[in-house]
Amino acid sequence: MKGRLFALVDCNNFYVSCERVFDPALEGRPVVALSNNDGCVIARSEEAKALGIPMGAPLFRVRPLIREHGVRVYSSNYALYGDMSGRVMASLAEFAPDVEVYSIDEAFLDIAGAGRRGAARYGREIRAKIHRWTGIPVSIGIAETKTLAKLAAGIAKGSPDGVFAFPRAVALARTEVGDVWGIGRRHAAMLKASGILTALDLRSAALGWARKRMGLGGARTVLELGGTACLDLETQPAEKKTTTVSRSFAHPVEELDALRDAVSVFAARAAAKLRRGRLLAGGVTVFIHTNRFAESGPQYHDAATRPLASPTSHTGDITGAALSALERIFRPGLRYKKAGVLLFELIAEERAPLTLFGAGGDSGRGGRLMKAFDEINRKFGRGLIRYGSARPGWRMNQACRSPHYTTRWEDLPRVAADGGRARGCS
DNA sequence: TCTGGGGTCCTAGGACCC
DNA sequence: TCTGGGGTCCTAGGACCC
Repeated sequence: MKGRLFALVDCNNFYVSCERVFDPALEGRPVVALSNNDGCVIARSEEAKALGIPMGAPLFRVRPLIREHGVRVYSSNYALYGDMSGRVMASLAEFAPDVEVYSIDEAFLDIAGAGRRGAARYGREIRAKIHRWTGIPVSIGIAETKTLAKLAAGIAKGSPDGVFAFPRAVALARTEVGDVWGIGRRHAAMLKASGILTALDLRSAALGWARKRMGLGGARTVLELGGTACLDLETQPAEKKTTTVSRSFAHPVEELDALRDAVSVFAARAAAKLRRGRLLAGGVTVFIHTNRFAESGPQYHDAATRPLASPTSHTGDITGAALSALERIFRPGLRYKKAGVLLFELIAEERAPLTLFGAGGDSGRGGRLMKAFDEINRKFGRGLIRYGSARPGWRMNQACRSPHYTTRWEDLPRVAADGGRARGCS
C-alpha cells in the first residue's frame, strides 16, 4: 500500500452541530445532546466541554451545571442526525474516488490524487465546502495510515484551520496513548503501567510484546503508528451479521407480563429492521438484566437463544421465538432494568434456501402480510398497528427532542416563528 | 495403561469502536 | 428517582476427531 494517503473527516460535536444548523441561536452557547432515554450526555458543544461536562455523564449528575449556566439540552433525534449524516457523506463523495463511511459522523477518504504537497490545501478546501453545503463544521486529519489520520484529526480539532497533516514525533508525543484509535480503557491502563504513556511511546514498543499483550489489533496499531499501513479503505459496507433492538426501562420492571410486552415490541422492531434491509434471520437471542448500578438488591443477567425453523423476517415467527426464550430466563422477584432482542445469522432475502414449503424466505402469504403491515406503519406512524402481544406499555423518555426538520413535512422549520421548540428544556 | 500432536468447530466473554 | 444503543473482531477453552 505504497503512496497511500488517507484523510479522516470528522464532524465536530456532530449531534450538537445538527441542532445548530436548524437553530442558529445555539451558536456560541453551551449545548448538549442526550442518549436514548435522556440517560446521559453523548455530544457536547465546545462551550459545554469548557464547563466541565464530561462525555457520557449521567444527566442527573450534571443537572446543577446545566441549570447554572443555561446549557441547552436536546434528546437524541436520530431521524435528523441520520439525514444530516447522509448529506455530509454525499458531499464528501465529490472530493475522492473512494470514501469509507466509518460512522455516522466520520469518513475516511482516499486523497492520494492530491499528492503529499497538495494534501493540506485540499483538506482545507473540503472543510470549507462541507461547511458551506451542509452547515456542519468538520476537522480533517491527513496521513499515510488510517491510525495516523485519526490521530491527526484529533489534533486538527484544536487547530485554527481545522486541518492537520502528517503528524510527526512531536504530534505523537502530545497524544495520550489512550487517545490512540484502537487503544481502549483496558489496554491504556496496561500500557501506562508499563511506562508507555503517549502515542510516540507506543510507536516504539516491541512488536512481539504488543502482539502478546494486546493481540493482533494491538500489533497492527503499533505498525500503523510507524507509518506502515495495515488497514485499507473499506468502501463496500460490510454485510450486517446481527441486529439488535434493546432499551433500558425508565422504571424497574418486575412482572413477566410487562417484560413480554417490551420483548414483543423489540422483536417487532427488529423484524421490521430486517425487512427494511431485505434480510432474514436464522435465530433470536433475548437478554434481560437488572440495574448494574444498583447498590442493593440481587443482580441478574442472562440470555437465551432460539433457532428459527427457517430464515425469516416475519414478526410472528420472531416474536414467538423471542417470547419462548424470555420464559426460559425470566426469574420472578427481580427488578429488571433492560431487555433486548438480537437477531443473528442474517442472510439476504434472495439468498434464502429453498424449504419444504416451496420458495425460501417470506415470499408467501406471510411475506405479503408483512409488507402491507410495514406500509401502514410507514404512512401513519410507527406502532399504529402491532402484532399480537405487542401492546404499548412503556415509553422512552424524550423530553427535549427537536423536530424532524429534514424528514417530516410538518416539522419543517418556520421562518420568523418560534414554533415552541424543545419544550421543557433548559 | 500410558503417552502425543494436530486439526476443526463452537461458544462465551473480552475489548474495541461510534 | 435518574447511568445509551448498536455493532465487530479476537481469544481462550472445551468438545471432538484422526
